[in-house]
Amino acid sequence: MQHNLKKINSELNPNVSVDCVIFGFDLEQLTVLLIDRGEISSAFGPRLALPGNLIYDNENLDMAANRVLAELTGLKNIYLEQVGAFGDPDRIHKEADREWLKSIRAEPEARVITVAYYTLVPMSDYMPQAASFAKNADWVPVNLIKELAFDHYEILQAAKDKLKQKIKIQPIGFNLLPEKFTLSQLHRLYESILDKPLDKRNFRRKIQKLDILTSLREKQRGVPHKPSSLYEFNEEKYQELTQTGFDNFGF
Amino acid sequence: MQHNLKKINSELNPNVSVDCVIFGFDLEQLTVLLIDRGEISSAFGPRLALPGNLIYDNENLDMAANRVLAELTGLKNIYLEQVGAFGDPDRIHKEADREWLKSIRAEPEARVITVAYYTLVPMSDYMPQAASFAKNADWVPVNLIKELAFDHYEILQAAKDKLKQKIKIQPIGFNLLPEKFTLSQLHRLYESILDKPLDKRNFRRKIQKLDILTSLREKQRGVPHKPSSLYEFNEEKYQELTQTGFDNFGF
DNA sequence: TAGCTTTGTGTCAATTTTACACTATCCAAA
DNA sequence: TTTGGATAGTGTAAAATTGACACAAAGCTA
Repeated sequence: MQHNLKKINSELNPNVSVDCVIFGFDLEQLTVLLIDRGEISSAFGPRLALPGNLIYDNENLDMAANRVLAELTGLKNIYLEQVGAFGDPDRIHKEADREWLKSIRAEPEARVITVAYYTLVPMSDYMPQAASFAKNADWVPVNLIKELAFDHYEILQAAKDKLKQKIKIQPIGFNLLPEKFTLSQLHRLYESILDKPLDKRNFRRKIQKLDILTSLREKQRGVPHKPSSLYEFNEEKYQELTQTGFDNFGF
Repeated sequence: MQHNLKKINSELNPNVSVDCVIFGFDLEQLTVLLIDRGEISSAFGPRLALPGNLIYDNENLDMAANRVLAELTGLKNIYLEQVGAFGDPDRIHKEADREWLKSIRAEPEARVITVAYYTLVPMSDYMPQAASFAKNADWVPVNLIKELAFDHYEILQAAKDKLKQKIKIQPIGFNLLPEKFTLSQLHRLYESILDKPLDKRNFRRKIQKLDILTSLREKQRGVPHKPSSLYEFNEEKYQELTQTGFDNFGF
């Protein structure tokens, strides 16, 4: 779906924001793209926050989430799913958060409810260090995150849970991998999302039976061990499957 | 969880509302509690709408949903789950909806995003005809609903889908039944939520294996056929189960 | 008491899940 | 060039789960 990201003749709504949980996968573990709010907030609390912003009055929620994602990463047409709405009146009770809001919002004290989305992006498609317009963003392994600004930690947990549920029903994990990948990488991806070990042989059998992988006549190169075969995700077969319907993808 | 439903010293937020999809089960089919908006809107469009309202600035979203539910039905401490946020800028494009808003809102043209919840209530616990303060509410079988106010039809579909997913993972269906119920009633409930026939014997086997039903030494009376045994839901066993974790409840 | 209606029950075949261990291949270091 | 370290890749058997299927029992009514 193509979205119009222009923001003509419209105002920011002071009461509603979107926040994006942008998941990546560094081929070892699940990561999230976070904003470093810098020194302003560091004296009082966590520097890291989910990217997000107030919505414009003329854009719908999906558009707003896409906009936030595009403004930060330049990426468009990415898998995007709503996590839900969050809006405790006291979500800005932390001192650091208040200070920060003063520096970026016209009405820093307004009651804001935020609609959270999660997205899955191939991490290789966006390396913040390389993108000059976003020096202050970075990928952080999910497991290392202990606290975040506002209620963002809670939102992150909710997003993880949603992802965990979803991946049992649909093979969306491919959105996190590069075009060509190995079964082991896919395996590690599932393990890190489901947060539990999966038997190698059983995993491979199950994935193969779905018949949505195209085996490339190509292998890894330069790895200090037996090289793995590379695969591609087969979108067509996947579309077929979703039409005939399938629940049967649990781990 | 006990919620404080008082709304002292706080104002309505003109931009955020909650809507409740209140599901019931009349022992035959799934129903929803809808508001009849009456003649004002009937000339231009659908009279029926989901119950909902703007939120107060000092209440969180769950509290607001509980408040709406309690104001309409008097019921508290009911199973409640968020469906998501909905907020197309043009969700009030229908003439009937605009007219109606003028009659009930201070700022009828404001951009509103709404957070939808669904709840499961034992239908016997709330019979609108009997509740004088809500003459204009009524249970409507879900299958008969073809259109609703605003984007409420879309919300209803989303709520149904969530419920369908959820019931495959957790035995929340019991929230829709009276305290004592028969396996056939439970069976019909599952069929109407999942919207497909389920084999009687397989269904019973599966439910029994969960071991969350207490068989009462009591039978139906006055039915013109073999009377059915009555069962109770066993909350303790259920709590045990949720702790040890169980996904294995698919149909 | 005959007939209608719904309850309640068991088995077998097919499929799916789980647990489990060794060889093959590449690189690097000696 | 050989050896050691690392990961890839593969099969099977037992257990559990699913799906398909039919008939007798119990109560009410006419």
